[in-house]
Amino acid sequence: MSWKDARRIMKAKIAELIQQAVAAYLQSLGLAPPESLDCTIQLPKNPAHGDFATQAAFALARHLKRPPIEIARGLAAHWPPSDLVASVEAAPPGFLNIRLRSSGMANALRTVLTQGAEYGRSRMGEGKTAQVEFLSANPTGPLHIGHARNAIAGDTLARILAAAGYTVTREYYFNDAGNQMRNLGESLRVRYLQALGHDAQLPEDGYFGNYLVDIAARLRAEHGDSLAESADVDFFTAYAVQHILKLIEEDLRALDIHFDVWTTETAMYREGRVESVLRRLRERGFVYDHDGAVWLRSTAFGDEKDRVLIKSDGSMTYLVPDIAYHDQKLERGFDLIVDLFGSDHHGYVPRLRGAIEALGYDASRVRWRLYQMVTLLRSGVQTKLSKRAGEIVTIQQMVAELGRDVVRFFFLMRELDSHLVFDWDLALKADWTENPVYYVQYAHARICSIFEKAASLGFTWEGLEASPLDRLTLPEEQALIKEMTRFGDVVERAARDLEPHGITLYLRELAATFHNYFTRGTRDPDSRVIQPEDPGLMQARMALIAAVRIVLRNGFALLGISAPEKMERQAAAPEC
RNA sequence: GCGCCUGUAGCUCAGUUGGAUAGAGCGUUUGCCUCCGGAGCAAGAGGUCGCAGGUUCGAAUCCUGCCAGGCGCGCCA
Repeated sequence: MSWKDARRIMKAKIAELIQQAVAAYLQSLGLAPPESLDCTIQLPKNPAHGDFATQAAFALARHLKRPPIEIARGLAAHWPPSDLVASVEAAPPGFLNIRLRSSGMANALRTVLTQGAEYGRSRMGEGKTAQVEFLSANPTGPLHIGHARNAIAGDTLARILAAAGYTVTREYYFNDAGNQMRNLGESLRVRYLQALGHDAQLPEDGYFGNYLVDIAARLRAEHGDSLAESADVDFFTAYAVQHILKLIEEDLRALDIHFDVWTTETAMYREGRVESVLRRLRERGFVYDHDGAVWLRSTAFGDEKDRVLIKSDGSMTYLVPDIAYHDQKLERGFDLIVDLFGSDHHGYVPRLRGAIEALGYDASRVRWRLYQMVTLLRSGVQTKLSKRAGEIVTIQQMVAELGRDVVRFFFLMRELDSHLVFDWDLALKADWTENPVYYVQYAHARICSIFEKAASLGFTWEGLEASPLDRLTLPEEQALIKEMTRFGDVVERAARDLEPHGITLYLRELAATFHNYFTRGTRDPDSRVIQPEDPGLMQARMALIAAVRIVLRNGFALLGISAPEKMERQAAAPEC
């Protein structure tokens, strides 16, 4: 039985008990129960309010025209006996606080240990396929900080969807033709000529990055000066693309990101898909000619204006191959298709959705996830990371200076809908002082350290059978178990909302709950895990921290960060 | 002007889909190392939840109108 089933069954049982209490209470007043009753069950954040709470009394207050607190007391008085619930009490202004018997806690802990790496997985996407298209940066240069949020959030969403049961495909779509690419090829040609000692100038809007100098040197090494007279820009473009893709793959490796499928714009032409969607859109009556151009009637689907598909000079707008690509994705049959865009592309969504609906697809299969823009805060100066302006910080530099875990975690700490300020100084400073990443990883290392210490004394955890879980009676222990039961909800919510940041927040809270427990042990020897005089208690506590370690690891895996067994104490970075 | 997103502690942000006394981190003040790792823990200070109305037992959360910031609004990609 998965955690989800366990919780659903528990909630259902409690809802049933509430209904019974309502019926008994109303009967005592000589009234019939209402046709429908909102007896929503919530998990109170304040432990003094029990394990579950319901506001059914408020809902009833409306029908009965009595004060909610009076009704809550009546419900508590008519609560049916149950082996699940230990106590029920009414609390002003009308809540009903429900406390479970402790056996429920032990069961929750047992579930974590039994399921191990599977704990927290959901069956939400069971039997379904999902495709996540992210990053999709055109290969005009190595990745930099402006790409990081997309790359990291996209990869993490893919991990989360996989944990939710989907079979996931990660896909990168890029443009390998068109003006930008011609410009790139021209820039490489100039760099190549310069490498040969010719006097050549980069075009004003060319690509000035040094990586083209390196690629030009390689080109010269392979071909000598045989291309000096070549006007074949396509050759230079293809050569540049091929080598820049290698750079991008290196960048992605640094972040532990891989793609399953790489798709190009030219493939959309080559495979006849561009023609195909144009023909079908026209057949379905959503295409018309005007001012010498060919238009898509996207206003029919809520777009603010119609969009040009074929310009009056006969060339395609970028929209057409994109429609063709989405047609291809939909045709491949994914149940869920995720497009991750920066919010600067949000105006693009309605026209693409319109085109998809015009082709006759159910557009709800595609979910456009937009993330807000990133600002870099460095040495007290804020810099916007727009495409053109701003200082260029490459992914390689970031990972080299801050480490993969810090970079990934920092980009995942914020809700996608909110602007993200990347505080470089804090991230750097975090090498030796407090930092959310280290804080969370430290909890894991501490657990490993306890097991190591125990082993040095000759003790190991002997499994669930040897662990009397009912010995876990400290409030800190109960709090840890309760925190762990939330994990599945957190994962499922992240998957449902396509929103990774809840995982980082959750792990921080779990780590805080653990550090709190640990610190109790430093003050009070009886609260420590290692109890040579009381092997049963020690086994139970080892079971507890083994479970915490499992949940931490599962969470780290979702975020793509490591689970260190030791924290290397790092010397303060040299202050120049 | 129109559209999307955001406005919560000095700063960066959470807030479990409308619930109980609005929470963390950084910074700040003060305690705690004979210890399973002090990269930690506990406590204090710091709030008109942008403003004004509305909806109801109950609003940071939902509705309306303003104000402020970001991003879009091309036969560019």
